[in-house]
Amino acid sequence: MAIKEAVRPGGRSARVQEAVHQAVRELQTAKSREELSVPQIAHKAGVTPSTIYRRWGNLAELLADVSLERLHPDDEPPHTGSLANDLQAWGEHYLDEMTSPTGQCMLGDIMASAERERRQRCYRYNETIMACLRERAVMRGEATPSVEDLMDGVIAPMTYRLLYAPDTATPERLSRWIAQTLSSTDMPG
Amino acid sequence: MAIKEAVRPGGRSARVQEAVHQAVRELQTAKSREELSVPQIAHKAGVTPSTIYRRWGNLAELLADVSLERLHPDDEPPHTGSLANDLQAWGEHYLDEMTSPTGQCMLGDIMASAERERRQRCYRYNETIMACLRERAVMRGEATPSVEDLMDGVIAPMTYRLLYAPDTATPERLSRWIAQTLSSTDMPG
DNA sequence: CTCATAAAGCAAATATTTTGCGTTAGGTAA
DNA sequence: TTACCTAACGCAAAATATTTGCTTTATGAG
Repeated sequence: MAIKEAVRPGGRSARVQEAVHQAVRELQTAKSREELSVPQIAHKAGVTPSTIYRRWGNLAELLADVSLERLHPDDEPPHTGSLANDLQAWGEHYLDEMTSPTGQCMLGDIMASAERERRQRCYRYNETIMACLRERAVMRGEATPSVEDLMDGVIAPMTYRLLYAPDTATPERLSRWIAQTLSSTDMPG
Repeated sequence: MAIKEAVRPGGRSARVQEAVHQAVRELQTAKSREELSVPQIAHKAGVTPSTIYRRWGNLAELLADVSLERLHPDDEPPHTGSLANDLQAWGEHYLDEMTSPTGQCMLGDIMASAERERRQRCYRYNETIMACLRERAVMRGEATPSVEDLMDGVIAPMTYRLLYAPDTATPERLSRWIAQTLSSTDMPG
């Protein structure tokens, strides 16, 4: 029922987890979400269904687990020289990923998970990115909003629209959110 | 597979739908989400499981359907005399409902649904409320942000936090979002 | 090398979901 | 009213998926 982080890098657990994740990723490219099933994934991964049920609980949790892992940062967002541009560049890339069919599935799988903890990891992940971009700006001596203001002013509207009205999650709106968030930095909160 | 709106008020369909919804609501008060099952709901509602599967597709869609219906407005938000206060009053009530265990389940059920259309209805529902409060303010001659700005400035951070970090969805933050959104009205966008 | 244990396999028992087909309710038009 | 027509339901069998008890295996510790 609880999701285990890879306890030991090279152990059997880790191999099974990787095999199952891999099987999910491969099947996802070939089948729609509705067609995926635990027995099918188990077969492709070369494990027994009961292994998956014992470890992940059900299909939704497994898919969420895979999606969350996929979300993780390969590397640091590119430097552009200003906070506004850093935000815009990172954000456009993120919007691109998350408006795609694949991205929308990832978001959906994560939201479908009952594990509260998993969503909070998404939150902290985005927080980390905002903190990173902000830190750069501080180093350059730019006036910067707090991380919390970046979360509320940029991440929140972006995510809200990605979830509820994906067509309206556009680079143009992103610019606006960034501009407004940064401009409110210059005046009394 | 598709969700039907009550086709005819008094028909058999409508009776079945109401019986099933009612069964869900009653079972939800007694059992945790994990314990609910289609056969169980069907039995309580006095219908066959196949009826539910044919009409709603699966448990997730049924629960989402029930939750969405519950979300709907009994009546217009209270008048307080200013847009800021209208927003604060409505928002606090909304936060109250949605941070409760029941509310969190409702949100979760809706997000777990694969029906994109359903989420868009949530979006439009909130839009309607914002448009209503804004309209009042316009009537009073107040300076008002656009509905879109209210969605991005108030609804988005509120919803984002309700979903990803419910502990941080507080009335204090709400005040801040409202103040910032309204203050940006007074200056060039 | 042996032991202890956590995780996996296996297979039987349950439970859920799908499906084909007969039945019924309720709407429409003669 | 009566005679259809059809969408939605009930029923029960079949197909799938999930759970569970017990056995086996891999791995880390002593």
